[in-house]
Amino acid sequence: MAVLSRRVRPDQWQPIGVAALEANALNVVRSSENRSVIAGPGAGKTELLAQRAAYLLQTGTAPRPRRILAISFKRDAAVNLTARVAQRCHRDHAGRLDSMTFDAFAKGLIDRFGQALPTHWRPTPDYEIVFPGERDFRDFLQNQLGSPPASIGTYADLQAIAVKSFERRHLVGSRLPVAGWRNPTPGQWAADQYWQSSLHGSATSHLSFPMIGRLAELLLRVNPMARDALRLTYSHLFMDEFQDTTQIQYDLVQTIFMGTATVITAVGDNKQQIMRWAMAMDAPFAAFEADFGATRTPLYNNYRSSPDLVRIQHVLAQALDTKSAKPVAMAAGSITGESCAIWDFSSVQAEATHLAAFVAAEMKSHDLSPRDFVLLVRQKAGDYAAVLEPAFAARGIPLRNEARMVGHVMLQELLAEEVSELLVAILRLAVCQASGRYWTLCQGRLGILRGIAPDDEAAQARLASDLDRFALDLLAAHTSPPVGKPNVRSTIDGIINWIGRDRIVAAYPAYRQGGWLDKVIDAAAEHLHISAGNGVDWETALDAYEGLHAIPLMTIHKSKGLEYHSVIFVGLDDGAWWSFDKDQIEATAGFFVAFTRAKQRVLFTYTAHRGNRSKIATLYNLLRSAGIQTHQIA
DNA sequence: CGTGCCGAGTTTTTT
DNA sequence: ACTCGGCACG
Repeated sequence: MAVLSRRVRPDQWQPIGVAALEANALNVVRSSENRSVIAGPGAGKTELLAQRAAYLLQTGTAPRPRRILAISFKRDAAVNLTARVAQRCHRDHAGRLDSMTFDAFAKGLIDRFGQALPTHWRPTPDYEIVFPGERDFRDFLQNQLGSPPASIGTYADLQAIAVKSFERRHLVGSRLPVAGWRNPTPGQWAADQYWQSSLHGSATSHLSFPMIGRLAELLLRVNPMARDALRLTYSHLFMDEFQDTTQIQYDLVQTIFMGTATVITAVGDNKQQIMRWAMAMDAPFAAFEADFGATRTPLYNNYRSSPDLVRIQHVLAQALDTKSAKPVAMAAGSITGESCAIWDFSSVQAEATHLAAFVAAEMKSHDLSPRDFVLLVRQKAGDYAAVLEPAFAARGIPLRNEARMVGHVMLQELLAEEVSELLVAILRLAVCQASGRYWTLCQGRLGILRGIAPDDEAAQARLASDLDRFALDLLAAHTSPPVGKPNVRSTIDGIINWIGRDRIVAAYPAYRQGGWLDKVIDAAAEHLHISAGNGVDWETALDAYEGLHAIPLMTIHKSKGLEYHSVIFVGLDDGAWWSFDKDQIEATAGFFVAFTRAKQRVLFTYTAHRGNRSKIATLYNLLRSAGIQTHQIA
């Protein structure tokens, strides 16, 4: 792959590392105006942003020293974009892309400029983050609020505020007034009481991320210097998964960039909007197009799914959006026989047994791995795992419930944590035969932790020999995984001490607060202890730790953005979809997300034991109209 | 200490 | 739609 540091002329720039981009995608890549890119599943939205970053950086359209800001929702999306750009661009170019989550962006602004907020809204410099679950709006509204002044309302008015929507409607529902609310409603008065107790109620302020987002918006509204600095720094802004943008995020972007020369690219898919219940805006694309004069640009290609699945996807898509354009299938089909079916079972036991046998047989006959499959459920993954896990284990296939709690950490989170990744990499390096790629990973991460510049060859060489010696000692001390929890724990502690706890805390802000680092280390030890059960060797234990040979089980929400050869959706019944009537559009969007994770095959399972199929008849009718058959299996 | 009633949660990310 | 926890009773 061409990795150039010299400048390329715009008319000579070519997409990197892909055969071709569709015409509209290429238009967006080279665009000098605001665009809202609406593109279905598998259209290559992240790839489009990576190519556009490469174009802007390599052609000097984003001229040095100006930068590109890319805002994502999830950490893995932010990291993924950075990695793709680093792959395509020289370090000097790639370094001018700031890809981060929205929360990291807002927190960064408060950390840098927060002390310039008016005193009424100013947090202490050492404010702490409050997570959902760590606060109790019910208790606040019912017990901690006194009576409001008579001019504002009565005690009864306060009790009439709905606890469930207090945060969304009152606390962070609108832009914060610089000088406090004038003639506040009871809701605004209660919100201000909450704000003031969060900001000034104790020696350190306690803020949630939505509150930090609101403070960041206020900060830039009242502080033109900081706002202009951002406008000057960023010539281009990318926003990923734009269909899930909240009002808080939109207001911040509007305050900073509306009416400026910064060129904005927003990508997303209305049909995959499944976060509306969590404060996502109703119609973010329409607002963006109206406020920023953005041009809507659809993408048509689908690079993920087989032609037959793309055909069925289009039937579902039309139920969500009658104007939805027919996608062009770019990937080949590889399945002989049905690519989609509904399987009826007489019991959950029969279902579990048959699915396990089916996956085992498919793996064997078509050379697939457990990771080519996914078991998707609507909710309560643990309940399904309890029945499915033994059945799959009987076929020698471990099941990995991504939402399982390991100590105080969710498995999926643990595996994405820097400390966990580093521990695994160091162990692999020490105990595995072919450990080349772990060398690179360890050297890179440890270099950053020790503050060694990539081009400081002497220091890098010292680090390499340090690492080599530590790895040899580690293997000498532990030829096989330690047995018993205390031993696992002391091995892990030994590695952490060698890396340097202080260095870890200094490098990753998330570990600075609330004992999170200890929770992660505890969970890592616990998980390694379980993974190393039955006296297995190191490689087996580390493979189990990472779930390399396990079939993943997760909710639809967790599967967003992922893809698998075969999707098995367990539980197409009224029970799992109890909330279908509450928001049919959102529920159908969830159904669409589940379906579109598949590259080659989607299976739906049903047992009468879990519920009937009258409430979700719409979904069954959609599948029937796409020609999908129901089979009685066992 | 069993029973039954009421209410809340179920789908989630983020340093 | 379902389950679970908390609480008031007997």
